Amino acid sequence: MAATATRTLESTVPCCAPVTESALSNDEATEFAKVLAALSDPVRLRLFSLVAAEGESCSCRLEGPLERSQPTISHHTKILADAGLIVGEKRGKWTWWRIEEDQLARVRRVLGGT
Amino acid sequence: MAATATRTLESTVPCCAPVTESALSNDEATEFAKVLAALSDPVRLRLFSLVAAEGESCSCRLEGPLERSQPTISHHTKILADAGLIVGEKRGKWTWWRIEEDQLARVRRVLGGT
DNA sequence: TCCTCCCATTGACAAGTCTCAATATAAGTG
DNA sequence: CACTTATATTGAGACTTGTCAATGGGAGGA
Repeated sequence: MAATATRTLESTVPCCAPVTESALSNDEATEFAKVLAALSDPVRLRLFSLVAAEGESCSCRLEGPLERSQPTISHHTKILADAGLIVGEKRGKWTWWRIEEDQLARVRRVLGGT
Repeated sequence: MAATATRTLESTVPCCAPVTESALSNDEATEFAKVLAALSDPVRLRLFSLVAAEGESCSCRLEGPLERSQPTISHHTKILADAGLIVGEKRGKWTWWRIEEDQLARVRRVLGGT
């Protein structure tokens, strides 16, 4: 399940010192690269910003703006969820997605943010 | 030339409002995804952090730690430079790389940083 | 000038990614 | 129990990416 799978990466990225301060290890770089890779696709970036802007969104509201098929949207939400960047909660037939602020803050911090 | 090519993306990403505030347009997302893609590879992340940690580094000092061939290192420095994340300066036989703090700060800002 | 060293480019291949059609699953509705 | 709806999974095709061997180009040294 997507919602629980996200916990995996969240906890295995404790994380590391900012890249601007000391060189990343191989493992740290591999872990962190996965999170950045999740954000490095135009469709996923827009998906992410749509969810963030709405506060919460079901998958069915994303197909239109993103102009992608339903399986493709599902594919992208899974990648973002696996990276710990969004979390899905099932309510009835719908899956509601929201962004995981903590993980986003972690990304900024590793990129030298405060 | 890498050093001047970096200016391209830097100026075409003015950039946009943080993803947490409003949905990105297609063009904004495409531009910004390129910058994130440059950072979404383990070897490039380590390369970037090595350069940052040293303040400055020539390519020849990267092959060892990164355990990649010379053409591969050159390939990665080019991608980071094209994304405006590092800048290379030729001094004699060597190319010295340093990170572009402004572009890194821009990335953090689009990701909701201050 | 010739040789060496550093870096960039080209070409090729394996592996990964994005996309959609088709299908499966799971929850509500009648 | 059918039937519809929302999402997930599978499979396949086109495209992209990471990698290295081979080669090219430019700068300095003998």
